[in-house]
Amino acid sequence: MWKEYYHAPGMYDFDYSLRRLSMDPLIRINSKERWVDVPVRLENDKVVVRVKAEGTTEKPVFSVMSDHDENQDVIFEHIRNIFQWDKDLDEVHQFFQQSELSMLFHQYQGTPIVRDFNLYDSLMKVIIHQQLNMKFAFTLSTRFVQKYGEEVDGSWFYPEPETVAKLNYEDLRELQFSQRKAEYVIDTSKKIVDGDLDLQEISKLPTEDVMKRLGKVRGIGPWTVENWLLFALGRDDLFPAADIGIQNALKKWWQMDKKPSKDDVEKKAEEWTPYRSYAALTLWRSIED
DNA sequence: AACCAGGGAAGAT
DNA sequence: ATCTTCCATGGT
Repeated sequence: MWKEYYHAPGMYDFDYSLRRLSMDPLIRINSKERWVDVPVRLENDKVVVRVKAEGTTEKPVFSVMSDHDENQDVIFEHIRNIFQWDKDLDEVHQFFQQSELSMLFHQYQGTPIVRDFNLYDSLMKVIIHQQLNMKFAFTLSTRFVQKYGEEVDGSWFYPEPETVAKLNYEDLRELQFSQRKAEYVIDTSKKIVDGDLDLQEISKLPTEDVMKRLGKVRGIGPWTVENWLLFALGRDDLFPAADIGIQNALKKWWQMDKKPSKDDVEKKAEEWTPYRSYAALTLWRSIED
């Protein structure tokens, strides 16, 4: 058993992150005690790591705890990466002070990008969530993981690509996947297993190249790549302009009676470069109440 | 009951 | 290249 503490350089609203993570029933969280259990894959092991808030948004301190004594440094690095504790969110806040979103950023200070726990898991989740309302989307991803994934110490690990690649479309249709969605999930997993799609390698490419490369895969369009770039890789400058949630948020703040077009949204978002991801997150957050 | 949902492929211009 | 239609399924 070990425990390690870490201080973030700027504001960091961990409690908000927990609220956001709690939308996913697969993630084990205790908002009152302010911790989340993160499933971590090691070479030959699956371990669960508890990440807990010990400070405040203004003076953020976190603890990372695990009873798995090997690879402590690797695990800690991984967690620090997922939560992006090194990112100075005060700089982001500063940037948006001269923008149209200054009020929102004042209201929602220290909103971090918390990355999904694994590149492949994230891609599967984003594909499954395409075009579905959030409630049913999480119902589907939960069924998928609880049927084909693995539970370790009360936390769920997504299935391995090898497991999914072997499934028949009917296996997922039983879980109420549409035929298309079943094809996208299984066929993409097959490509990964066959070595035709290397997410680790793609994750190192510049954003535009990731768009081109991943966008070629059947079932993966612009929205899916953008979300993967934002949530799996945690990149700073993504703005899913076609996303319904973003459009609804802007409709509200601009007091329009119709949702703004993708083009209008994209144009406005240029002002928020190079931190468009934080604009997107804060806009989502602003309509999550 | 109709319309929507944190889309995307396939077909038609 | 860009626009339109169809795909599916639960939620409100």
